[in-house]
Amino acid sequence: MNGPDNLIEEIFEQSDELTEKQKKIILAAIQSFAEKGYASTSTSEIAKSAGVAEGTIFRHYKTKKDLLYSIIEPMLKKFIAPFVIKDMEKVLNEKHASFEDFLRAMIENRISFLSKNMLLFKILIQEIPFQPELKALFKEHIGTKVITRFTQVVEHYQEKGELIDAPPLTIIRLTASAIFGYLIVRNLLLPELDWDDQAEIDQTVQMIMHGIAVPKQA
Amino acid sequence: MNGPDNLIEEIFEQSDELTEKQKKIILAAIQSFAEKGYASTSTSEIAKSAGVAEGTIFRHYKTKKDLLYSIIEPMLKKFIAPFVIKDMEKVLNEKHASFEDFLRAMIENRISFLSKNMLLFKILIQEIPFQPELKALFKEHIGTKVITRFTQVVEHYQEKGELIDAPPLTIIRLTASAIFGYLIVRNLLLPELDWDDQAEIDQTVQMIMHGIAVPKQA
Amino acid sequence: MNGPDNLIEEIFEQSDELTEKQKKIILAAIQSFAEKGYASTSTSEIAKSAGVAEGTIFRHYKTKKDLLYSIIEPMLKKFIAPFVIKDMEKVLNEKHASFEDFLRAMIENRISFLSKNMLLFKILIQEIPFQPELKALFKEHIGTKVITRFTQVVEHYQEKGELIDAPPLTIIRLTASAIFGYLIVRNLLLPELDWDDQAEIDQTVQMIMHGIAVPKQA
Amino acid sequence: MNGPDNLIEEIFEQSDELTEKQKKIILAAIQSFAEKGYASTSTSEIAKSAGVAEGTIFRHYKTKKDLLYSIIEPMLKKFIAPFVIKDMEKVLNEKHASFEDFLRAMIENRISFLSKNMLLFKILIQEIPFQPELKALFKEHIGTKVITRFTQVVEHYQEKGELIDAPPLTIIRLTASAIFGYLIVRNLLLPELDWDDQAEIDQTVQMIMHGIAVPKQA
DNA sequence: AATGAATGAGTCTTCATTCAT
DNA sequence: CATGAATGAAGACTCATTCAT
Repeated sequence: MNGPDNLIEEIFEQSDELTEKQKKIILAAIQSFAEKGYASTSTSEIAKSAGVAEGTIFRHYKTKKDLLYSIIEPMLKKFIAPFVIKDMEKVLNEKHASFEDFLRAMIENRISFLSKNMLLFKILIQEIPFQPELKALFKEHIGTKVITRFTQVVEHYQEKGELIDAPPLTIIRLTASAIFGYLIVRNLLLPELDWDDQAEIDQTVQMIMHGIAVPKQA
Repeated sequence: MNGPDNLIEEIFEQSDELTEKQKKIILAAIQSFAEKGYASTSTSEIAKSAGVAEGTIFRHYKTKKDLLYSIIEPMLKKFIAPFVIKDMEKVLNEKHASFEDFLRAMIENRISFLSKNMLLFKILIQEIPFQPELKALFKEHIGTKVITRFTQVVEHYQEKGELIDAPPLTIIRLTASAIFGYLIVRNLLLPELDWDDQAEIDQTVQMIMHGIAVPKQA
Repeated sequence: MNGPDNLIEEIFEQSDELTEKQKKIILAAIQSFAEKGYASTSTSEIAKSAGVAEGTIFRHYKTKKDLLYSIIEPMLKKFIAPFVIKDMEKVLNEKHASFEDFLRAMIENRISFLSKNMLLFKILIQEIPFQPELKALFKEHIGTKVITRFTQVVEHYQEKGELIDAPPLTIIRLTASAIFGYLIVRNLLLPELDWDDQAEIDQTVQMIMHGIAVPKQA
Repeated sequence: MNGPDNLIEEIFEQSDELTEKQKKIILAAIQSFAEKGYASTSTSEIAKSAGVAEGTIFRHYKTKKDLLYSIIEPMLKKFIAPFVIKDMEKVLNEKHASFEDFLRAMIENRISFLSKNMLLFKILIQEIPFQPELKALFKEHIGTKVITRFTQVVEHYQEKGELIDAPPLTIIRLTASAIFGYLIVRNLLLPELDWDDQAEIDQTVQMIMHGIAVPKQA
């Protein structure tokens, strides 16, 4: 849960073979895909704003879709990476005394990650519904790996008596909704507002844990 | 909060002037837009699956975008209608003894509405990011009217001591996230699962109100 | 073995549904394909010389290859039609006293046909080696139907003692070579020479029958 | 009428300056041109199947067409070489007692040559109609030199009373048709059949000389 | 109102060719 | 000599839109 969180830079560093032009293409593609959507972005437009010839794009990516995937796949994989750590369970016991600690760590980590890669995140959620291959990839990774792992965590804290006895999937859903809801509102719907991120995260964790109702006095 | 919840039918009934062909066009467009996205759907495809000539579409809608808007605008307006009732406040006092009652009523009503109009909902959330006019419409209606109204409601129950003292917008965000999160997971991400809707809604309301943590013993 | 020998006209008459533009497209395509070859002819070029928009071509023919086939298939079918007459054998007995009569009739008929459709014939023989579907069509029609029928004819005259006792396929090959050789030299290789067609055909028949050697004196 | 009949090898031996890569390029080009046609073969494809970089092709051949010509020209020249021997006439007198002897020698020699260079032959006959320069080259060599020479030969044997009194060009046409017809049927149209080449050649010579009709009894 | 042929700008992609390394 | 990234013109094909019928 560390390292250079900025995915684009990371992709660039990882692949040393990337031409300067290739980097420009990727940057331009990310910008345009996020702004107007994959289908409404033309390759000629990408080429122009990347400052390369249109043919250059197709030298590096066989098809326009290949270009999209080369952008989204690392995003997807990197996003779920932390959840796939083999011994997540143990890590939990040692590191996080309570579910709340775990939740807070998780949220801060993933929110930081997504905030730094908002354009990629936007492309990802916009295109998943329309790209069967992406959908499959998403389902496989999120559906099997992440949810399985998370279910274990939830059950672990349920056994410890910290969490209510609701179906884990429902708990996960609410938690995830709160997180993604925050990200989407904060970055995509109302980015122009002044946000006190730390306060919002605190509030969000607080509400996930204890709801919005004033607790009944004993 | 009543009437024929199915928007498409309603649109058809409302506008008596709609030709039989026009209805077919709308149905075909909704189907295709939801399935492949607005940008990836061609008018010729819509015409074919509607069983009309290409020209017929443009007789009724000046442009392809007009067709999209003619579908989405009623959706958007209908969705927010309940929130804009002038005397919502009074209605509240009389009808809903507690915020939880209000919340449950609201959720059931809107979930029922969206579930019955899932295709339209999907088109709406997919296209809003890319259609500036839609975005403006959305911000104006949701941003000003709905949030304003909802803020009043939240403040009302905060004054009654039922809700915690967090910023209303944050409370609204969490509540909305939980609802939309449920809808999206249930209808778009994992529609193939067996869902006990009533149980899920109960759980969701319960968690919004009291969180997922086991309450501390007094 | 009669009727309007000009295939293009016939195609036009047969298909009453052909638009005026569609006819222009076909004529332009034939011209260009024959002149520069299928692969070296661009659709934009066809469009231009047909005086239509490029899109118009694709309204009528899904692909460029479809356009090619729509031109070549009738040609191929029409060319072999006379050989597939069911009762060719009977026809022979009645009409043609000798193989030489038959041969002369056949040659004059087919040479007349091909001469009138030289462009189509040129396209046909140029494209067959490169279009697997055409090759298959050709092999099926020529290979099975025409050769089978012709073999019967040859054997018939061999039994009558008119033809030498060589393998029918070899006899057919020499005969066909002489005919196509004449056509190709006369129309494609040396069209600028002055040709006395009737004399050439007479000579050709004469040589097919008796060779080029001076017969040995008895 | 001697030497290593395989043209490709000969080209390689003759030009000692040919790089190993260059040889691979030529071989790959021949293969692809014969298979899919010149216009439908891309230089990148040739480069790939030759195992060289695209640039390498253009280091040796200024243009794609240059590559084609570098392949076809030797073919054309080599093919007609035997006919251009200055004192062909004398050679004839001495070597060939009869036209039939001459014909048989000629056929066996040229058939052997073309069979060994079938791919080149195929490229030659496919491209001649579309490459004006080739066409000119062909006409000049075949049209003037070969036909002129051959006409002399035919007239020589006509004077000796061995050949009928038809126009030499017609006799040449029939003879050439029979030869090329055999080559095309045997190698390009029906290569999958079992061919007894010697028998076929014998038959062909026989038919050229005496036709297919049973000679009338004296 | 409905049609569908026609359009031509625009799409993704391929290609022959160049040139710095 | 050889490479392969880069080019941009051209290719086949699609599309939203128009208009005469």
